[in-house]
Amino acid sequence: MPIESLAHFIQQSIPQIRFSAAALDRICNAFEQYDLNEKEFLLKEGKIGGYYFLEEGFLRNFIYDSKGNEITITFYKAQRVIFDPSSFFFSMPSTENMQALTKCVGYFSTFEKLNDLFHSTPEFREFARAMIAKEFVSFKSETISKINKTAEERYADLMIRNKEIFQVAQLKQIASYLGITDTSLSRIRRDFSYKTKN
Amino acid sequence: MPIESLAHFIQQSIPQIRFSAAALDRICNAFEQYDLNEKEFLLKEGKIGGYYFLEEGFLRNFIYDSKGNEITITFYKAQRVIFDPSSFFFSMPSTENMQALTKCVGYFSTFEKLNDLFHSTPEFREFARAMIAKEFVSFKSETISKINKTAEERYADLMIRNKEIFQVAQLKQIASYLGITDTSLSRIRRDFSYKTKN
DNA sequence: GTCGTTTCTTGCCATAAGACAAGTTTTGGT
DNA sequence: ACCAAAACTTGTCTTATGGCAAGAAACGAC
Repeated sequence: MPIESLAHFIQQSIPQIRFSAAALDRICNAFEQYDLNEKEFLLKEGKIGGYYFLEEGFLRNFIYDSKGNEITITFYKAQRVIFDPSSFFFSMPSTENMQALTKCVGYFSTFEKLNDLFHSTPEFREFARAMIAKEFVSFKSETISKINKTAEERYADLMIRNKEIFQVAQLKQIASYLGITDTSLSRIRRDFSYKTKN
Repeated sequence: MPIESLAHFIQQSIPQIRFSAAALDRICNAFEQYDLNEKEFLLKEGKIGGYYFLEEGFLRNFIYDSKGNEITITFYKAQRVIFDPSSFFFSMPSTENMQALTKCVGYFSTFEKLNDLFHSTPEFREFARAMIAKEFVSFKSETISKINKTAEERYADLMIRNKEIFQVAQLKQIASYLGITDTSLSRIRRDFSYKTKN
């Protein structure tokens, strides 16, 4: 039997295409379940990354800068795929860390298995292409949307886009995502709540 | 006959796979030539973007920020593919402008044609996937490499990575790429040449 | 070759955000 | 429930970069 939530996610990502039950089955069978407790890693720097579907929970993707500080690159929430393209597609040791912010459950697969599907199953090709394109587009637009904005504007944007993150991530993790120090974020948050109050 | 430089570029991008002459031929036949004079546009905001191979020349990709300033997102030099993923893959009006910095020549194709190849030609699938993954990876690593760097460091990085750009792009175009004003870039360049001299 | 326009440089002052350090609050382990 | 460690807040001072404006240099059309 296919993994219901994964099958549903895949089908609903490209509604223009009707997946045959057989194709969905083949795709889901390439995946296995994983679960993580808070602070556990889905992927650690130096390892070869897989392809992950996050069914439930929150994760963050971070790297270390030249001074050894953790820099959050992206926050992930449920119902999406997660992969480090450089590591997954080119089998290179990842430079990224994917760490659970909360308990997480989902499904994962490997390049080998998915590459077979990519060549054998037209529906999966469409799905896979849609996913990488979507990831690329959203990373790009997130990056672009931060340009020429003050820290306060970037903070406000994140509040709108992903309020839940403030419940599950630490100040420092969010600050590094916004490109500021935790000190500055603390001040911004204070000034912001003054404004919002009255 | 296949377009030599394009065929060569495609083959050499994924040396692990030997392209059959027939496959290369089919791929190249999906492309047509374009050429641009300085300042002409390969793609304008609002249009649906294609898939472009840049054989010779320099281009830049820019958007307008909320105040109407041009912000350079990427500089392109010869021997690479160019596409706006959101527009090309999802047939959406592009939000980006691709403008020639010098005379340019290359080849272009459409989603329709390449999508057919994507499903019919395993070698092209590999190529197409490699290209989008590579673009994604390089955009991501460029973005990440700018984090926690001073404007001067970002300038120095660009000098190393793409010195030719300083010959073909304007100060303001480079400044917006570096995330600073043309005024600041002018000063950085001055201070930098002092340092380098002695 | 000249003139007007665009691009680049420089000076002066303003400001957003960082660095560092001292406090306060929250959290988690026993 | 208590204590230590971690997370967060706040104050003071510094600094990188921006804004604006004036001048210099380069470019392009005639």
